[in-house]
Amino acid sequence: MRFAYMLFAYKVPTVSRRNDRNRLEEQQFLASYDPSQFDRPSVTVDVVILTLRAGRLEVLLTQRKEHPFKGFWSLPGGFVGMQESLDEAAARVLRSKGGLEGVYLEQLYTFGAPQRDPRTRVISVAYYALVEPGRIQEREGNALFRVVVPWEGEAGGPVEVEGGRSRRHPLAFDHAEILGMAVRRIRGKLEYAPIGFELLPERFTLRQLQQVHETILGRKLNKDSFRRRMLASGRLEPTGELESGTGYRPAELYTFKKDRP
Amino acid sequence: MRFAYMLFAYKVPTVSRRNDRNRLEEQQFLASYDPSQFDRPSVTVDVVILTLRAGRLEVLLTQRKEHPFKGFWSLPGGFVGMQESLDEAAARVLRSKGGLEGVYLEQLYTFGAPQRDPRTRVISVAYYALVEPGRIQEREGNALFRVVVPWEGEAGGPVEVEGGRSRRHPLAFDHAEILGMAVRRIRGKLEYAPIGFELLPERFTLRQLQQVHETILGRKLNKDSFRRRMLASGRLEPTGELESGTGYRPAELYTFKKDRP
DNA sequence: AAGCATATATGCAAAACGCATATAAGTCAA
DNA sequence: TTGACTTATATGCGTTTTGCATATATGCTT
Repeated sequence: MRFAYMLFAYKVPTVSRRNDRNRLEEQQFLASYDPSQFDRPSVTVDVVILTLRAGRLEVLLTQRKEHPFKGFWSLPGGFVGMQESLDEAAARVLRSKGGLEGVYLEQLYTFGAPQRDPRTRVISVAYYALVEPGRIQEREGNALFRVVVPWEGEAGGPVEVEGGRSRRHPLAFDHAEILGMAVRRIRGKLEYAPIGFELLPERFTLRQLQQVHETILGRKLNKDSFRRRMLASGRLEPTGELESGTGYRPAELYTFKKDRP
Repeated sequence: MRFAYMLFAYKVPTVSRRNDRNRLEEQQFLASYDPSQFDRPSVTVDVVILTLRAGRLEVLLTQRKEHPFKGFWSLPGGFVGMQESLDEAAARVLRSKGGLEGVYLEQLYTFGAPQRDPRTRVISVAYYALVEPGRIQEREGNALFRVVVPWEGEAGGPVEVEGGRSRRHPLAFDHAEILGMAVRRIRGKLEYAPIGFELLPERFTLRQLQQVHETILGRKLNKDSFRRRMLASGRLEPTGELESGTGYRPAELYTFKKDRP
């Protein structure tokens, strides 16, 4: 509230500095500007698509069919089109490679070590997505496979990935580093942002939500404290319905309350 | 501790998949790769250099001498060289435009809206730096000037900047958005990371540290609680010396204890 | 209907926090 | 030298939060 007041106190209708003469000069300058005079890196987006299964964190990867790193597992990604924003490029990758739309997607970090891609200079803007397990269908061909994310050290070291037959797969490029940063980011964000819901179906129990948090954080949480905090957060809407098929007393199902429509 | 164990349990010496034949194929592929076949955006770094003066947050800006946005204030920035990393590019901007070296510098976010620069497609990796006021000398020419950062709305709306004679200056490009995100980032980070020290001289009092936090957060903090938290954090080293020239009882000077050398 | 396993509610001690009060200490002016 | 002044530092206490333990409730299964 106080912030809003100070904002308006300083805000100004303006752009009066941009007078007509200035605008004309600028148009002339732009007409004579030649964009091809400098070397430019390629820019890609890579998306860390995270989901859960059986109490473990999983990431969706694809196996590279071409050089470099042929045969290695890698994050789905693609070049940024000249007419699309970074967010749009990430959403396009998510849609075209994972068949996913409307999921939680956020920029993570930009990786630009000069030799991270042996072909040419490639700068990669990394994103991470959180997807409810029910929305993922595994597909053949160029599509993505779910691979368990083992625990990485806090030091940010390389992350090896364990496949379906419990084989270890090193990742292509610097994707292990990107994956490690995604896990650290989501873990940190869990403590102050309501992102656990993104990995659950529309309706869920408090126990399920706690299990999501425990899986991401990698440690057990106090049940009562967790319940109290979640209920006090005001973001859970009780549906009045109960889960079914548990065999024992079912818990109430809740919905995530979207504050801002 | 527990995490480190799990890391080693999964870690594997490997890269055994990369056999000789695969390596040879890859070399042939790279030799025939033509990097010039795709359109590429330009990539720049822009640095939000933040400092404090008289209990206000300030940012170092330069006034544009060329189109586009000629005459507008803008963040110092530059193109990313083909052989330098993003961090190196940001450090270079900090050094060449601000004469600053060895200051706190961290990647903020990457901005890539297609029309953010009217010349051509420019993707900007934004960084922010925190600088102790004593290290900044204002310079003429192409150099930077300190400009007060007024309070921006939490919504991330445009940030206008107030100059020395209390004029308002709109910022070039999307730099207002970048500045707003930097302020939000540092504010959030203050609650869990020891970054307040970066804006203070080597030795400082608890009151000075609290004033830094209050300036950044834009609100008063409880004095006792702040002292207890800081002293309990184990990051402050008492020097045994006292400040001087206060006119009244001087407080003890502390140093920031660097855990990791 | 009884047993069962979990959900939900209540109580309580320890720690963290906000607030108020009391004491200590260096500076300045007379 | 002394006393007033202002801030630093220490102490106490009620409130809130958190972790832990216990008690009760509830729907399902047999």
